[in-house]
Amino acid sequence: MTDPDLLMQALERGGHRLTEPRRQVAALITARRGHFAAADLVDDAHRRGAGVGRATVFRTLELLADLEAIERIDLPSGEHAYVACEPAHHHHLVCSSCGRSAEVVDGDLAKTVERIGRRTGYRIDSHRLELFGLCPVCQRRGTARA
Amino acid sequence: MTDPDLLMQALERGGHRLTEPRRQVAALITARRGHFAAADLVDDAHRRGAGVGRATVFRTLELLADLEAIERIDLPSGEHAYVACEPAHHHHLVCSSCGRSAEVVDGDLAKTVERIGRRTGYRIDSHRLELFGLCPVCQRRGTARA
DNA sequence: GTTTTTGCAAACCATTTGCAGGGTC
DNA sequence: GACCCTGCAAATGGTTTGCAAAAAC
Repeated sequence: MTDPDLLMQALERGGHRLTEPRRQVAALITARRGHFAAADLVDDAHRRGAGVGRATVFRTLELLADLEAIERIDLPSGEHAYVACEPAHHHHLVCSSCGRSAEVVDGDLAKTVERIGRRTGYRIDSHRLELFGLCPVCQRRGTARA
Repeated sequence: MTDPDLLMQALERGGHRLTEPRRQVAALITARRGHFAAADLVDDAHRRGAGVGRATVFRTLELLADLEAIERIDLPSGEHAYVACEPAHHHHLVCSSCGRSAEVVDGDLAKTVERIGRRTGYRIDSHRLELFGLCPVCQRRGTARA
């Protein structure tokens, strides 16, 4: 889905070094379809025999999240996961069956948020909308919800 | 803010036993102002000399969250926290300075979500909107963001 | 009296950190 | 060559679990 190069470019733009382990992690992320946990990548790495240490995976994910090349999301279960994404404000719509996620542009949500701010008197600095459901493919498959 | 009895009633409605430790936890939740982590309650309990075990706190929180008497939220930092709330669909607006949270009713968000579903073809089952900012009190205080 | 709940401590799991060696710019 | 990055393994911190005793219904 995402090109590993995009991730590497993000690192480069951020002034970080382009190392082999980071390339590995970028490739692993790209190979993933839906959302993934840090532990998934660690497993993938070991399975592929790629010598990428646990710590490096975590450090690289943190780096990429800071650069907004990937995003950290919270599943309804409370688990943390990551999804690759474009660097612009948006939200994620995650399929609860296959884990694949779609990006959703802000639309009129911004207006809604602004209205809420006015109504409550809060100065709203950030917001996060997370949507969960079944993607079209899984609906057709009649797959059960997780 | 919330009455401890409301929490106990939720337990009762769910067919759970009304025990002393659960009453303690309910009281501790009520005594809290903003959001809190499970660990906070454990500390509170020990500080008060109330004999409530760590495990019981976690189990009671999970129970109450399942009953929707409290809600589990995810802070921007990735930490998990809970807030007491009314049992109806709504969202939380959390103050990043004092941690206090306001409930926000759905408003036109429902329409937005429906539109997103139509546009993407996903069957959206649930959504979660989390808002972070400064509450009116903290704005007046000129408190810095965390 | 039966069934649920508790508390403890140990187990667990994800994530972080210190540090010496190695790679990148 | 200087500085950044990696890997390891150990530390950490939050959360869960097994089990016998205690409490609720």
